[in-house]
Amino acid sequence: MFSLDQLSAFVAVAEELHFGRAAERLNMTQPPLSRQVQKLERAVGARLLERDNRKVELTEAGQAFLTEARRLLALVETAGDLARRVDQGAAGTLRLGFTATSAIRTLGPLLRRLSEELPDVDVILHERVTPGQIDGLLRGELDLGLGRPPFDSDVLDSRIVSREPLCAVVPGNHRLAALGRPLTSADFSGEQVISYSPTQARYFHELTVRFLAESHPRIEQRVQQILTVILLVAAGRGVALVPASARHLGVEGVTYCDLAGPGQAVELHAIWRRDATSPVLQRVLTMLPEHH
Amino acid sequence: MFSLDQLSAFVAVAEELHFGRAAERLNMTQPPLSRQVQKLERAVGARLLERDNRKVELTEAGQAFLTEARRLLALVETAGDLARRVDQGAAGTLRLGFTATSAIRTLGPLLRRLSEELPDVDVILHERVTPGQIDGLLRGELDLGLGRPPFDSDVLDSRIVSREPLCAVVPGNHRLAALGRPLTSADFSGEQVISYSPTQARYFHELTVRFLAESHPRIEQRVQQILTVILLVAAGRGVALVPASARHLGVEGVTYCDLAGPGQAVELHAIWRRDATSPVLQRVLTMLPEHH
DNA sequence: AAAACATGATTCCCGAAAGGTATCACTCGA
DNA sequence: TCGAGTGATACCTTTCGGGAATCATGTTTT
Repeated sequence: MFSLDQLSAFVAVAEELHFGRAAERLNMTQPPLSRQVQKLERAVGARLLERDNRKVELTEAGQAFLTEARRLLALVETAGDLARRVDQGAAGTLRLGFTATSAIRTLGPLLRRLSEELPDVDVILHERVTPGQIDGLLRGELDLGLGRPPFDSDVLDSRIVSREPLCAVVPGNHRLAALGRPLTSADFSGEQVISYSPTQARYFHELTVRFLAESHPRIEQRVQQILTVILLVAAGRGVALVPASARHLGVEGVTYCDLAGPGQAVELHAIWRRDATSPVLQRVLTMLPEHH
Repeated sequence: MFSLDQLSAFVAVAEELHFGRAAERLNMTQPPLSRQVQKLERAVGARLLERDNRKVELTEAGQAFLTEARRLLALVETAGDLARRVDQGAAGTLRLGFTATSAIRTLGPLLRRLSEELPDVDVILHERVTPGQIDGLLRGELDLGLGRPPFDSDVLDSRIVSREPLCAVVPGNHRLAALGRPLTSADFSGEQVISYSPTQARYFHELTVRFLAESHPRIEQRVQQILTVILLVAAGRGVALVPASARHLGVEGVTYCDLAGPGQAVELHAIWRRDATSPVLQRVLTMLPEHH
């Protein structure tokens, strides 16, 4: 089999049609260049250059081989580049889990930054509730999740990506909508409150329960998705607590009210396996917005 | 820059996921193999294999690089093959000149054989009268011609490809058509004879003149192409001499008559430059039908 | 016609690089 | 704790590639 140096030698001679000049271009002297070309011809099994003491020209086989040689050398360049880019996380695949809520304000900008800064990274999106993301991460189906606590911090590492206040959402014609001031826990006494699944949306479930702990609302509905909650509110089935970014969902017929007291922060975490090695993941982690 | 040997080494290890077995497959021992892989990684600038004392596995960069490496090695194989095939004339381009007449019986079978036996040879066809072919051969525009004598045998080499009798073509209602016997030169006395251009179809011109030397026909029309001649005959403009294969042209309203006496042979020659080096040409020449 | 020149091939030498043997360092299972 | 298995390292030998000088041959110049 021939070597890449022999290919470069041949290409140089084929382009210069002169051994001396080709040798100069290759920063070597003419004799070893002649030998390399001879070796290449022996390896290929065909005469590639017709040469006498006066001129050098390509044979037909040489013409055909020159094309292939150029392609090969080009591929050599790009092969290394590709591997380096993958190594540095600038190319590859990121399987990203996200909750419907995280998509409202966080996912869009993140995807935009990714496609700008790492255009060769393919992002595969999986919409899942947080437990589903954790499951996916542990099974190796996901590289990164955007979800809510809690999660096992022995195996999973995480970082807060966004933090926003909790707010109340009430029907547009509801008495709470008319108060015009931040709502307290007591305001919810006797209200029909729509809350969250303790298993599939545990985080919002606990936030809701904690905020309303001192009042005595009636909690009947327990759903998983923020959007479902708001649609139920719009349908007059009760009131609910949602993250502030839900205002941007654009559901008609509901009013959003601030909550009084120390801000109940809703945190969104980026979550990944502590032992993950994916270069793309490492690279993306450096791009995540920092909150505290 | 890395070497092809290093690529092969990497591919072997990546496939075996075991240095020892990979080394065995490459007919070498494990230590130099380890070194080659290390060198490759340094050359590429990325870790390609994650290895400890217990297992070997591909990194993401290694996965990407493996694909490129395989493609590269495949190209190495095909590049050599291609050059060899071109060298042996099994691939490449043949610029083939031919006369309209040669197309009747010779060109078709030749092209069929070429596409069967040398499917990677592209044949570019140029229909030209013989002097045009000779010109093309000398200018380097053609590799091979199918034409008639004479031509300069110092520069051009040739071989007879087909030999066929001359015959007469007469209008279907002509008195000569009714004779029912081979025609002699004398039969043409007083006939209007259509002949050929002394420059552009010199061969047929001379054949006609020679055959009719002893009679006294009237020769007025002088054309280049056999088909034109026959169409003129069909139109009643006279009689003419054509090669026997012209019967297969399927022109209506004419009758073909054998000629008496020693067969006037019409020869078709393959013609090429004596100094031609094209491997395709050399290969095609070995495939040409042999006549004498 | 002879001499000078140009060009690729050949020869010989040296140093760099590759392969082999022996051994080390480390992990895992008995 | 020890032995088996695995990749890395050290050291030696061999091979291979590059450089200087020279050759062979054909072209140009004088």
